[in-house]
Amino acid sequence: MTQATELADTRNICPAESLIEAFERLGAHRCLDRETEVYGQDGLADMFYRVLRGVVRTSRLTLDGRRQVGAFYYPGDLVGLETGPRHRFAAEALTECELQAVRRTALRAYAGEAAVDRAILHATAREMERLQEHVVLLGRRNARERVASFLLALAQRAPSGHVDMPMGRQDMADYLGLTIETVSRMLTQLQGDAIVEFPSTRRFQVRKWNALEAMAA
Amino acid sequence: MTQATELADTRNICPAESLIEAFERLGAHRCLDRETEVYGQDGLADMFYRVLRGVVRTSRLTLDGRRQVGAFYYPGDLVGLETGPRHRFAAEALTECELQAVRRTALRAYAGEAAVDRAILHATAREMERLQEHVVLLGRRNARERVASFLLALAQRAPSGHVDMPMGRQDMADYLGLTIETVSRMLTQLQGDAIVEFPSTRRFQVRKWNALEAMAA
DNA sequence: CGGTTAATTGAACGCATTCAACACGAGTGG
DNA sequence: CCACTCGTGTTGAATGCGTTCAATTAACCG
Repeated sequence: MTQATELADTRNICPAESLIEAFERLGAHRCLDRETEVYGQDGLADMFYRVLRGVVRTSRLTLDGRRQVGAFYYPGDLVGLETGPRHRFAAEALTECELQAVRRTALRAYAGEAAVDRAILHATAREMERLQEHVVLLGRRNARERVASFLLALAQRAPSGHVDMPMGRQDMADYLGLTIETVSRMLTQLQGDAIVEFPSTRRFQVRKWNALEAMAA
Repeated sequence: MTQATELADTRNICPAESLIEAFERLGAHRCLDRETEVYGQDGLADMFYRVLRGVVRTSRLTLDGRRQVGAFYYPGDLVGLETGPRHRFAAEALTECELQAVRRTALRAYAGEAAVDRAILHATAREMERLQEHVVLLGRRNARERVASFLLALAQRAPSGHVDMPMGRQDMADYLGLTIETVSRMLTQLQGDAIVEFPSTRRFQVRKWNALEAMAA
């Protein structure tokens, strides 16, 4: 019984072999424009999605109009694991997107059922870890630390010099439980401390990795 | 294909039939005193636990000493689903506890593997929903609303007049991402508005359900 | 180039925290 | 039965971090 990747993997929710295979065979291909809906809040959760290209954002709108962003999903990530009968968060294409969509029942019926179930369980576990980190972030870290964590996570995903940020400040703010102004202030502050550098608003580079990691703690 | 309970169930993570059966057969019985550890932070996650009696609390301690409480688990709830190879949160007995512990591999090897896997997946989904609610709570609700939500959740679990709170103010604060003083203030405030009533510090009764629900939103 | 949206900056406010003092309750021993 | 203590919870006053409101600047696109 091989234990698969025990390594600390900083990327998001990447499925195991068997799941990828199932997606390739059963997956319906979908292309989405910017800011279009993958599934709606309170929508029936009967599909899994795999991101092939672009970035997907999950978000939840409260009755009085406040918004909480749940996560950002990149190519290779699985979306829609936040299961139960209905979605608590909506999913939208942040950028132009290409997805594979698979009906859950179809995935279950797929040959090698146990392996697929286990793979989903594994991916779900990863998703839960991410959620737990998010809880700690929102519950016990200040604005500076939240923004630093966010930048670090982005930078770790693309360790090649410059990092592109597909999301705007409002999305960052709603993910981090802050306002757009506070996010902006923290960014300028981090840049002032020469920890990161922004050649443009949607692109940055880490200057002091250890300082950033220390803040993200 | 019966869909099991589609009803809005306000309780925590209750396992399906097959899982309960598996726990009954394979589960090692454990009794724990107050404030003893079920498993430690960063401990190997190779067990599932089912609460039979008492309340279990999960919590995470950051390097600089800040604490975030993840959840409180009541009899019938499953603990240790927050999987991945290692636990991100520790689990401790909040009160004197009685648990069933099952090795994950043993559970997998149990006859009717697929059913058990699916049951775990279902329980995990419930846990994820709870986490998502927690994220919204911490990210987008103020102190009053957080405390109100917490009381409401407790009250819904025991709809019989008086509600017992096994956790202290510090635990509440660390769960809600607040300080102990703020929690205390909000409680007196809610009592001042005659929404809840505290005959003693660890026991309360809801007076205005709709008002409480409106705040918890 | 204007027109529009997104992002930054500034100043004042307010909510939650911090620090400190006090109250309450349970357990112990005189 | 009261005095004492220790842990827990409440209350008060002052501070500060993040928000709010408003104005300015930068980026994007015709």
